[in-house]
Amino acid sequence: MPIGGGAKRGRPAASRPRAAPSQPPGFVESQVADPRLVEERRRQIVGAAVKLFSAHGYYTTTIQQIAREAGISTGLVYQYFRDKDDLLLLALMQVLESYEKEIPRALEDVGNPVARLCHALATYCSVVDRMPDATVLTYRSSKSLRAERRVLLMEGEARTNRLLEACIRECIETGHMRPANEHLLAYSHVMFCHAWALKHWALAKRYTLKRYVAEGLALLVEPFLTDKGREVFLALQR
Amino acid sequence: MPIGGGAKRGRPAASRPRAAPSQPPGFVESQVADPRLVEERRRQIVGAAVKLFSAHGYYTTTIQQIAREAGISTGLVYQYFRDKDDLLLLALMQVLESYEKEIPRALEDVGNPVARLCHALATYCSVVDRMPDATVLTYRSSKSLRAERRVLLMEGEARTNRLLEACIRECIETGHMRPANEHLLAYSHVMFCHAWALKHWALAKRYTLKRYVAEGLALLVEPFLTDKGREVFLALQR
Amino acid sequence: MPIGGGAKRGRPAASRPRAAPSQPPGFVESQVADPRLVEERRRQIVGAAVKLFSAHGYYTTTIQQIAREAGISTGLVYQYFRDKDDLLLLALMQVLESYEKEIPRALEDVGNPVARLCHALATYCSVVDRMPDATVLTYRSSKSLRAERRVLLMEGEARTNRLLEACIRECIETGHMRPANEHLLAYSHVMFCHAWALKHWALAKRYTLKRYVAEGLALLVEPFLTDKGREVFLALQR
Amino acid sequence: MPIGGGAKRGRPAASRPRAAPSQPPGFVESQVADPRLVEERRRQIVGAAVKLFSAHGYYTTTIQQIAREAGISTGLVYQYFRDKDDLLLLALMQVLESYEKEIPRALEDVGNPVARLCHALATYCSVVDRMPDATVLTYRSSKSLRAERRVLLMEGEARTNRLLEACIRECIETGHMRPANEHLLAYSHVMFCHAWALKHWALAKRYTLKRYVAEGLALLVEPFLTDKGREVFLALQR
DNA sequence: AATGAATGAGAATTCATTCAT
DNA sequence: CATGAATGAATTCTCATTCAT
Repeated sequence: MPIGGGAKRGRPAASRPRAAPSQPPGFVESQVADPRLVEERRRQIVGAAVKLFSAHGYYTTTIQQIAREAGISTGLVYQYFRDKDDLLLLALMQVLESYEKEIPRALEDVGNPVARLCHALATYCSVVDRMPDATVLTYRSSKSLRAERRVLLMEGEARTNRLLEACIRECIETGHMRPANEHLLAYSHVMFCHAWALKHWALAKRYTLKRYVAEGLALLVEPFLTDKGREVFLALQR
Repeated sequence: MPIGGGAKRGRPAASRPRAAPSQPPGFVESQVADPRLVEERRRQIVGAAVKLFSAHGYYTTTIQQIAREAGISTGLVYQYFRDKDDLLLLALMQVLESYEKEIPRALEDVGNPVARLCHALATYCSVVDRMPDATVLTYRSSKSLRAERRVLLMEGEARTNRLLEACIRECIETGHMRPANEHLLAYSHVMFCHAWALKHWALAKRYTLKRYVAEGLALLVEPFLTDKGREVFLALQR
Repeated sequence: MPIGGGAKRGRPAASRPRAAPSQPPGFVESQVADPRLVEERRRQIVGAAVKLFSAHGYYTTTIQQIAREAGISTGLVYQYFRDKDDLLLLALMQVLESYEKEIPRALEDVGNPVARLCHALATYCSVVDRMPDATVLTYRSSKSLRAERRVLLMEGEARTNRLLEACIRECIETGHMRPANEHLLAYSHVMFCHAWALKHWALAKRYTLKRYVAEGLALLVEPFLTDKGREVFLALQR
Repeated sequence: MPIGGGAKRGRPAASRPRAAPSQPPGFVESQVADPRLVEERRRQIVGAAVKLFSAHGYYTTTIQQIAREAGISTGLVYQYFRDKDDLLLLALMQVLESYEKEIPRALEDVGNPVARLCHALATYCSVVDRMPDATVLTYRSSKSLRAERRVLLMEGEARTNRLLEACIRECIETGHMRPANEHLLAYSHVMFCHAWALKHWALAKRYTLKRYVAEGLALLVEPFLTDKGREVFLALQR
């Protein structure tokens, strides 16, 4: 059965040889030489893509729309991306990257392990809150990618997970938390943060972001704290 | 901006009058009279749709493929569903329904509140385990529906949530659990179950389904139990 | 350098698996079941394609034009042919077939070897005369085909060549002609016939078809005849 | 029927005024003043074009590819050629010219008419052998030219034909050959030489170039020789 | 009720041509 | 003179939907 994992349309370059096989799968090449310009244009286009993909989904967004949103011509998109699939990859990677960047930044000046964990979750949730549709997009569209590239996203996600896991482990090792399955707890935390986007329709009716985070910490962090940890935790509430 | 959430293709039928506006949004009408036949055919078609949508996604699955999978002709699909959107609605509703049906059934003979909660989660996870792609589908594709109909799905999901919420409340009211935000805890539980499908690529590497559930209960149920509750909980582990 | 032997356009079916690899390369499948209809429609479409390809060339003829010429919709073309390449293959094959059919038919009632040869050439030329553009098309477009399929055309052409070669051999074996390189002589004859189309702009200014054939026979047949052969040849001139 | 023999793409330049109508059709003007540079650049570009057109055909070769092959920028092509059509014209003319130049050069020191004819054919074949794809190109692509310019090519070809015709006439006039239709015989000779490229796939399997020429002369020259002519002919064989 | 051939509005992608630098 | 980024019209191919049988 000829069911294409991602049927495409448009002019099909006879036997498009794709990027030289030596290129890593996340490498997206460009026709344009000037690196400064490439950087700039890509930001422009991916920005438009994230916005539109988030709002309308991958398949219902057309390249024409993306080009218009980015303020350029249709053809130009293809000078910077091989195809729509490339664009999706970069768009999703950008979303993951914003997680990966913002959380460490928020933890820079925070020393206490419990405080670090709580800040990490709060930051994660607020990033999600700032781009809820983009977060949902990572769930909606990653299957539209070629398997090989989906792996890239999973790795990106795994990196963020390890960030949280490290916070948890630190809490345990410093006696702020009792031992627990760090890996799975971290996953629960991630799901909690993503849920703010995934179930926004239900959650936003009952909680503000602030309240959501507070209640979440009470359920997913506080029960695991030792007395020592709880002390810090309570101090943070103020 | 003329960005249609669901652009229509094909011969757009001069002036398709759509269902009389008095019909409820979840009502999917059929051209066929015999209710027995309607029932039978719909099951056939929705079954094929769930299978293919799950495997390939909504947009990459064609009506032709669904008809072939269901063993009928293309045209016949349109005797039982107004359009592809209808089909997606019913497909997603069927997935939600299987949650709604299986969980109560699994709880029928279970009396103790803690046991009921644990059984509910185990059952939910095993349903998800049986149709992981379908579960992911509800996340991927619900946005492809007309907003009006998305509400139906949310309601279905909410009903399942309330099922879990009721278990939790019962635990608290009977002194098996200490007070906690029942609503949000239920959401965490739901996300935990869905995560088995959503993050299957990562979780299945480290846990069997059985182990996943056990570890999950240790994180998301056990910390909230009173001594009384914990007693039941430990008895269940055997 | 990613130079596609035949760049194509249009929606590129993710990873179009092409015909099951067990199919012979000349096999062009159809989405439609009814063989009578397939036969009929293909004739219709290939007819239009031959006409337009002949007049305007392969690349400058659009599928839309072909569909319009055939009196059907664009989409329908794709129910009967996988892609434009398929269409070109069938179009070229049809041209070759008309050679292969007409010549033997013209020779049915002709017994004498010299007469057979002369008739064969005259017939070949008159087929070329009836569809000069189509003949040119086989020279213009065969390189646009995938190599694998080009072979099919070559075989078709080779069959026609062998037809002429057989006539020549018969002439020699029966003593109507002196020994000569039959293979190359046959090629010269074929080129002579094709030249009527390939160089029509120059030849038609000086010769009628009839005269062209007569003069050609005088150059490419007559010199090789024995006295016995020449006797027949002269009789034919009347 | 709005079927353009050569539909134009790209930004059609509000009102391209085209060359002043007084220019001869073969005149291809340039934006650049310095004639030395024009000469040089054109050679560069046409060389690349002949190479790529020959290898991939006119329509599948892009200006970008030609520019890259020529080692210049895309835009520069348009300083020396009005459009892609111009380039094709010049490319084809260059091929014809190499016939026109090489044959007379090969005959420079040859006095005997029969020897001249034989040398002419051998040279023609070896030119074809050196650029078989380019020879095929003249058959494939001349129709892609505007009719008005196609004439230029025909004239070029006719000049080469007259070269051969002159050799034949000389043979006849000097009693080396018996009278025959010189014009058509010359055409047969030309077709014979071109066939080495046009039917290379079939001929090269059975003949080397040398052998091909020898066998050809036996079929297309020798039969017309008088005893006097044959004497020279046999002497040439050694 | 059922069939499946037919329709045709898009959507992705390409590439000749231009023009600011 | 030269560059190469930018443009956007044109083309192929897909697939939801219809309707004659």
